[in-house]
Amino acid sequence: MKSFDRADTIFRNEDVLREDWRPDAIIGRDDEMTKYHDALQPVIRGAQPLNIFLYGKTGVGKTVATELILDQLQDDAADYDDLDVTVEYLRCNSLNSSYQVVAHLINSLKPDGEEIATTGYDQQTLFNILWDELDRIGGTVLIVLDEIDNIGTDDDILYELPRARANGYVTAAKPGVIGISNDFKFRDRLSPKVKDSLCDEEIEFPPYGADQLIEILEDRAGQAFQDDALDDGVVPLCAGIAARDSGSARQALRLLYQAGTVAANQDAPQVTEAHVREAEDQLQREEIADKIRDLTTHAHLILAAVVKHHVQGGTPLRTREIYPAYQELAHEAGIDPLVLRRMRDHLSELALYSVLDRRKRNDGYNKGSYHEFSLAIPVETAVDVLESITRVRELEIGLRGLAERNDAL
DNA sequence: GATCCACAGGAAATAGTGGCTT
DNA sequence: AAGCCACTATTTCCTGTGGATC
Repeated sequence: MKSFDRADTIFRNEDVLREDWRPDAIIGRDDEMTKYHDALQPVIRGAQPLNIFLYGKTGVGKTVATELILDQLQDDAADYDDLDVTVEYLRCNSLNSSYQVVAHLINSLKPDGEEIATTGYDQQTLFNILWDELDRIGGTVLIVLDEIDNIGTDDDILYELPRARANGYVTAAKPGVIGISNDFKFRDRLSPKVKDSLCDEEIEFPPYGADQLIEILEDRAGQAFQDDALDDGVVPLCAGIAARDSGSARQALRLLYQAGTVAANQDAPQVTEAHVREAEDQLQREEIADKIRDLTTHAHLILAAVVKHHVQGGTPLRTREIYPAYQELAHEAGIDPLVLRRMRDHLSELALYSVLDRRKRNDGYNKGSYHEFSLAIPVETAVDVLESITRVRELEIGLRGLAERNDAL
């Protein structure tokens, strides 16, 4: 067995590359920061805060910018005795209704141990609890709702919160909302009354360009890696891939980190472009695997049915061909199969996640129109992931055997 | 241009879970 | 314990659609 030792030729301090690392300055977002700063100016004067709406894709600095600027704001506010600024940050990651957002918001405002249940109340009662809580805290309360686009069209909270004071629901508190959205279209989906009240100030964070990403990566790489641990082409390559793909600093950093890990695991003296390519491949595979893992058992069975056909050379497949195969697998596994309509939903979901390819076909008179599906990921990946899910392995579908037989061909 | 098929996918009803208040 | 409430996954029912053929 290989021994553990600290003589690392690659990393100096890899924490700098981790997702949760907070830089103490943000690179390449000067205009946005200026706008942000101006929008928060009323807070320091003790006035009712403006509502701010940030939008831009993931990994373009919205959350980091918010954390940095609100820290600064709280520091500066401490200089004034008559100012009391509270910041409450809530990730609306898995909250898909106003109700859920309010319930979780209350729980993060409440002292530990006094949390309430996140279901069971009617909406009005819940809002009343929130108003009481805000008044108990008092002063300026800035509420950051990150990934707020998750709540979809149910935007009651976004309507009520900014007007709580005007409507007399709260008297001691001055609430302000900072909404952060990954989805540009979210703003358009909001009801008109919300658009009015929420969007006093809007700041758009554009995707990073390759040059900006290089700057960001170099800044971190200097701290994270040993001197000369990176081949010259590595940073530009990571930046280039990320810029073309998403413009996301998160993706660029993840790629650089993974490339470093690959190199370190191989005991390579330096991180090279080949390591970056390999890292890119690994990350893509992981991403697909994570998506698949999160699906329900039925979706797994449906995917297994497609894999089975694929192995036997039968893709692309139309829905009506997949259904019996899925039913059979479900029966073998002792599970009641879903109705066709429901399987359609699962197929669309798989297509949405790019696990399956979906093509619309229309053969016209007497033939009708339908969808055709085929596997959009390598079979081995699909089989590996499915086999790695305990629940699926227990069902003993025998995918592995099928795949191996396929290899033999 | 009308027709017609095979399906996609919308809408509403239902089942089931967890948790509230009285 | 009974009666609500929110929410998710599912079933049931049904309307809408694209394009080759008539």
